[in-house]
Amino acid sequence: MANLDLGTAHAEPNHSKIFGTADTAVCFEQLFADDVSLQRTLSALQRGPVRYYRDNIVVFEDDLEDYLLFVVSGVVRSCKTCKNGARNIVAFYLPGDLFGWTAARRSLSIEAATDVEVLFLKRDSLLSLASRDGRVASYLLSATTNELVRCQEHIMLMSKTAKCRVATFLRELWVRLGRAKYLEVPFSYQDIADYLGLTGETLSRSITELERSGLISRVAGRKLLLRNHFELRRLMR
Amino acid sequence: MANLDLGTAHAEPNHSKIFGTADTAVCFEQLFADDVSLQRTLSALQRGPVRYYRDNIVVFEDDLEDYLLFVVSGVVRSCKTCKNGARNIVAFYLPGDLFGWTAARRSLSIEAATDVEVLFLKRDSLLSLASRDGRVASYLLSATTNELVRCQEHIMLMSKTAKCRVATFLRELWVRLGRAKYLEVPFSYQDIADYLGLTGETLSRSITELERSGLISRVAGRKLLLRNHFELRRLMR
DNA sequence: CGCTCATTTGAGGAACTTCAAGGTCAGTGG
DNA sequence: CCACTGACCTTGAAGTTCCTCAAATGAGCG
Repeated sequence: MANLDLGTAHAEPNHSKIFGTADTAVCFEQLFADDVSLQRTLSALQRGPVRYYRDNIVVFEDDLEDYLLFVVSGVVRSCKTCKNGARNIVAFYLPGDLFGWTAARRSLSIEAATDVEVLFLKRDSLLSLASRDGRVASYLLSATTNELVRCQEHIMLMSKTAKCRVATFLRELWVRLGRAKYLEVPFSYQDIADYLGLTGETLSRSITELERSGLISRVAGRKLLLRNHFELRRLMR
Repeated sequence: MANLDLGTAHAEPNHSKIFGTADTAVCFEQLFADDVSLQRTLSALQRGPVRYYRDNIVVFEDDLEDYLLFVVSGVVRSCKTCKNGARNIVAFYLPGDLFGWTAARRSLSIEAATDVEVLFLKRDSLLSLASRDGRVASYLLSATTNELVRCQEHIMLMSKTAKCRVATFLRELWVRLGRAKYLEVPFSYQDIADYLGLTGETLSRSITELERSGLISRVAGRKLLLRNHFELRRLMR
């Protein structure tokens, strides 16, 4: 547990943005809002929230031995960078996501894709709690199968064309972020490219093409409007 | 549970090969060889083994509601075929693998990549058993995280070059099959291509290249010899 | 041996990457 | 208020990798 001194935030004070807007922050205990005593138990086995600024490392390679991570606000990426500089992003974790079952075995590093707040949860404690409380158990199970499902979709996505990958990603992100009117992509386009196995240039060109065909439009910066969901969904197949 | 009448094998008698050679067949209860009463419990909640011949469908799309699958012998593939005919193989399951947590939610079909024998295990029964027996629980957990780890590696593999994908796949398969002297690929090259997101032609060319560089050689049919593990591993990065 | 189907090989084209340059935007300092 | 800066995104042109289509070869089976 080299870099896990939970008392201190590893973030450095070189950003001005305020952390986690209220409407995206998620509290772990709140998932079990109807049971105060369970909430108290859960509070006891969590550490944090710990804050990290964008691009800082939350967990380096496989240094996370005994903890699961819960995203309170912001976006976390799980990724691997090769010696040649190429980077693969395996997953993005959004507020409310619990993950980290595989961290102990894979040399994936966990990084802040935006400014984030994360909770560290003792794996063993959570497991033994789960064996006593069915709600916790089924929550853990569904969190894991959710992740597995997303992984499988990610795999299938990687053998489609660039345009299809981008359309699918944007729509999925829009859904995961709560189907707001506009899709405000919270992380860099390079992150998306690395997630989709494309170059930044190809990503940019694909977005341009989607815009030219009228499926989306750029509102401002990374703020997009998904115009034609029907055609987007058709592209995704 | 449309097509799950467990009493009958869905295989059709158009193959001559004998099912599952003794040395690859794995019994589910045997995983808990030191506890006869647990073994008896496990036997009670399983149905099968059910036999399927190569290319037959074990579970169509999301018809598997309440069961997990355990591979006794042979290789099972989890895949999706698009309307345009393109097929994605998300995973291969080998003897000893337990899977199916996501089957209820994804429209992935489960098919026999070789002649296979599979067990059907009641999901709920296994879960409630797990809540009473820690060994079962930790087995389920490790089976699931294993699958998740493989999924993540699969994702990262998909953004590498064809040659790297093939080298990695062959070596991994060799490891999963027990590091025998020869790698006898048990399923078709088209299956590998669909798993790796390549065409059959590109796969074939990659194998030819690997052979020309002396990293592997074709012994007979799909029987390969991995000659230079050091260089293979170097290619995998 | 002769069938069939899987695999291999070749040639040409499409998709994506690479390299290089230009544009945009927010923050910074005059 | 406006130029300056650096990070990020966009665009263009050339090069590579992989795919598509077509044909040949080879392996397995009756």
